[in-house]
Amino acid sequence: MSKGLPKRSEDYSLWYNELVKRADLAENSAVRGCMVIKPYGYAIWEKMQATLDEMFKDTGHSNAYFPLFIPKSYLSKEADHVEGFAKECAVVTHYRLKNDENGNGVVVDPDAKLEEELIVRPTSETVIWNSYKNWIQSYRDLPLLINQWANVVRWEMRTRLFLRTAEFLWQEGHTAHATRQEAIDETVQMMNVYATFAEEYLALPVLKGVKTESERFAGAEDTYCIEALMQDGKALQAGTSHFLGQNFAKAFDVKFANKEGGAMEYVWGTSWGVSTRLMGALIMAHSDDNGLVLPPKLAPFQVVIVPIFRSEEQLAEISEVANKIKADLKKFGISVKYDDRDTHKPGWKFAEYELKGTPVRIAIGPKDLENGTVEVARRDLLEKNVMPMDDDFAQNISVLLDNIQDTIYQKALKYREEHSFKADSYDEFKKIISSEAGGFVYAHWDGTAETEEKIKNETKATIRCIPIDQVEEEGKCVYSGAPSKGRVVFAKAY
RNA sequence: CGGGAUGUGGCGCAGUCCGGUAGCGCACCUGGUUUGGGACCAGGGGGUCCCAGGUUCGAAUCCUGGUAUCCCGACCA
Repeated sequence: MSKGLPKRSEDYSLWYNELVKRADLAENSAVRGCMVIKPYGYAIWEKMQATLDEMFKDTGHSNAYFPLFIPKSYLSKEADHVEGFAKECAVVTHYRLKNDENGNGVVVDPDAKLEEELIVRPTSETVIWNSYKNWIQSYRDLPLLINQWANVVRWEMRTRLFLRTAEFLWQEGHTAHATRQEAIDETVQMMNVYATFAEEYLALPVLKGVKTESERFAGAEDTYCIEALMQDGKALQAGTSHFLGQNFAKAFDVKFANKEGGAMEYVWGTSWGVSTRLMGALIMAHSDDNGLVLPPKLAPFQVVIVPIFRSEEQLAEISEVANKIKADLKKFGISVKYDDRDTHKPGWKFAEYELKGTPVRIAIGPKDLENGTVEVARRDLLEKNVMPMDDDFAQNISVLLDNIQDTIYQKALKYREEHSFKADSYDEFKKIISSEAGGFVYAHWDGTAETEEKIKNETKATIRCIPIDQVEEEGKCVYSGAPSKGRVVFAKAY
């Protein structure tokens, strides 16, 4: 039992905030809205990065890096884009400080005012398309498939660790294509990459869909997304992939000579991203009142070995066994931490690794040495078993880790299924949305922004997406009664 | 940016109404006993009580003005 971790059922937000801090993932920084990602939290992010990066490379993308600062004028080149981001941009106006004449430390030097102010990127479409203008001349230069790992800044009014911070880490893919269809295919492909990553690594089932006009990325023609359900019944947008049409090509005059006689055409663009928000998704989807529950594929270490000993001699004997186990597991690609510190007691360590979500804990004590066994505990189900230390041991642990990964996923899937509902009247709709349990509500919608807006104002629920696998079905909008050809997904969202 | 709350050793808090030598728990350090689910005993170190003014013989406490953080709304990945 972790000492005083708040209960999810009592205060979900408090539980989340405390868990992030106590599990040593991140903490608030001196700067409002920003966070310090601590080594344990960053290790998880690094695993996400490594996996995603490989998936991007496998689909033909290359990494590059574009600058943090964007000339203010760039942002205004695409009308919707500036509209969407203007209100949350940090702006650099000066480039020098000087000593205050009254001895109050340093002050901004008014003589060092920038000719053109720079904004700290909230996203990089504009700088990148400004470069693409020079990189693309002919159909031979296409497709251009670039990704960058970067930080961005959005001056948010209200922030929460990982879920919404003023500065966050992410990757942003930016591609350019010769045809509309190719760009759409790319957009869909990357949504699918995200969905695969979420399901296979985060152990998090997601809905794939398209955003409505009002939820769409500023400057996109279509925004595809993956939406996940958290344990408090609220939806979390876990990744987005945008079909940009020719909007940025036109704004930055990016044209190519086509294959058919060299006529100049505007290129078609996409952009797509996932951020450190995925950390929030990971935490909120699986963890319990005892602490973090990490899927083995993303845990900084998958197995921890805790020795139980009284004397130095005993520790030496146990260490011999522990190190052999560690080596054996390593051969199966399993990452292991052997915690032989004598500064903390076993019970303390058990609680600690439970809080930090280590998938498997192996305890070895004197009794085990006698019996040729070890105690194996799995974090997800909080079950303990005594296992024989035989030739199959490493193999068995490997199977166990796979089983944990799958069990966590199935549990999340079951939760989502139990919290997915159909509503055919507005009363029914409101009842589900306002319930404690929350969840996804599939309902007919007349397709208008007005209705969407009214539902949002009245219930706080928004359309998370129009599912990609939406079934055709005649129906009536739950709000207006106007005809509809399929259900969309509503939920309260982060 | 509106409404509310809170700033006191590293962390969590009491003390503030009613001004009078700054306290508790955790963590930390030392010694000893302990070690199969967050050990115990003894001793010890650590604070410009958010900042700046003011009232007072005397301010963590009262007054004025800042500022920061958190929660609730509007906005957002």
